[in-house]
Amino acid sequence: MAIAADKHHALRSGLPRYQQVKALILEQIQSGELRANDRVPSEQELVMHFGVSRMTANRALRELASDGYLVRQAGVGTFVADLHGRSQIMKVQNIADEISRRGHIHSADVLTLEKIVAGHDVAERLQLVDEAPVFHSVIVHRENDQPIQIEDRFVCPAAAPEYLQQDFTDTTPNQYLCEVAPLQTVEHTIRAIIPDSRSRALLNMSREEPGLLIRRRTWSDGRPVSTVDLCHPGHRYELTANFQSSNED
Amino acid sequence: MAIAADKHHALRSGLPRYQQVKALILEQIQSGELRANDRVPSEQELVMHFGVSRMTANRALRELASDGYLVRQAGVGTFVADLHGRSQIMKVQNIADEISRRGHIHSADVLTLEKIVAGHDVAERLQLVDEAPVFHSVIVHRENDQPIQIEDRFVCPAAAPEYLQQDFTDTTPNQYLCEVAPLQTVEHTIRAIIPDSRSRALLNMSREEPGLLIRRRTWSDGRPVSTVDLCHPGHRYELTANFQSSNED
DNA sequence: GGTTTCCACTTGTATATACAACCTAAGACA
DNA sequence: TGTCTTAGGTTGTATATACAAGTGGAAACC
Repeated sequence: MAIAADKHHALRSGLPRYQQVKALILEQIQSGELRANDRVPSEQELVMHFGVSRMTANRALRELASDGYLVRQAGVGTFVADLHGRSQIMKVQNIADEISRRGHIHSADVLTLEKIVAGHDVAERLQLVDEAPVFHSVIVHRENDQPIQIEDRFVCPAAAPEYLQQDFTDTTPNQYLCEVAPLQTVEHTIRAIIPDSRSRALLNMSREEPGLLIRRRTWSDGRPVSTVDLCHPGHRYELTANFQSSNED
Repeated sequence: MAIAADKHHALRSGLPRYQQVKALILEQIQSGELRANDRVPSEQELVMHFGVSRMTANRALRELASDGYLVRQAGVGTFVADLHGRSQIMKVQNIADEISRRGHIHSADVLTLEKIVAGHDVAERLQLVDEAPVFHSVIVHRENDQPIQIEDRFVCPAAAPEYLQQDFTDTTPNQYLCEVAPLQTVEHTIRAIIPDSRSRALLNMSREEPGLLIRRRTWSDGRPVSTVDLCHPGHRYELTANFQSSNED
């Protein structure tokens, strides 16, 4: 084997190497070091730089392109994609911001803040093994003293070790998690449900009123950080999502 | 090279082989030959069957999994993902496409197709004057003969003059409108509701089941084209939205 | 100068090989 | 019977290698 020319950034973590390469490039994009239409190192350069094989470098770049971060052109090179006009579906992720944007007053009660072992369902959502320890919080958010959301959240301890020490009447878990684990990917699932009696009581809902449940999962560095069920009274809450159509399809 | 044991499905087209393998598997899913949770041939079996290398088979399966069609588990195998009742709000806007992508059969009944005068509410949503003429259609969409959506739509006549002459059991209004008025902007509003008794009957819903209502407005050339209420049974339908956060905000 | 040819670099694909990690089931053993 | 070990199949990753195809510029040629 030839002696590697340049291994300043030798890869060490336990993660697969192609993922480490992906993460490093993504970091440069998200930090602004690499900007739209900038050229990204070629596969061969990554081979030299990180001491990986070309196939590994190829996989990293190919997947980043498939995720929409990069644009590749045979014979030319790889470039940072211009994410201009990317659909900002559900831009609002912080209930406190949303409420204050409407000129109302946000308040919150922390009902639960604990460490528990993950059940099968939660473990799967966070890609942990069954019965792994997770942090769990239940918070009721109010808008002008009227309850508007129950936030039932599970957090992967590795991503936010200090989670249990926070005061969530002051900053929301969302705010805190965004600080400690810059989020990369968000998945939303929206359902209409019949709330159980406890939720109904907490939200001051009548027996007939349906609930709008948003289940959100967030990732950072390719690892799940948190999964949360946001339960809203159907009559007092709605979701809007605007976006421009790009050229797909 | 060893003689291939079984090349009945030898790959011939000019497309890359991994894409041909992907296409063949996808076809089996969408035709219903492979159903949710069915086992998909292992990489080794694909190697035998198609005479490709394991890396090529791996790439085909890996990409299909990354697209959400398959679920893979090390040590166990590869299985068809259960996409039942899932909608990807950003990409898919056509219920017929969405259903066929799940390998199911779409059918539709046109309950109403008429010209009426716009009430105040509809006129406002389409930015027309009160009592302006508008086209109105009500269509029930079914997935494998089970009703899954009531589409209650109002169309601005200027944008689609031939709307009333279309056969919407064949092509959906969405398809037709996309052809005649390339859409620029889409706005979604999502609510949980209690369906009225007619909707409940049409969707085969029980008295307790909530409904998920998506109200969509589309614009073309800066003018509203259409507004539609899509009503779904809460127990059989959910919405998912995935996106990457870029570096804004 | 203008044209063509050719070379270097890039991405895209395909293969053979190797090892690790994971899961299941059959068999060995107590 | 119950528990442990083992073997075989599965996916996940990593590498070295090879060739094809696209691009752009440099060099050769007219």
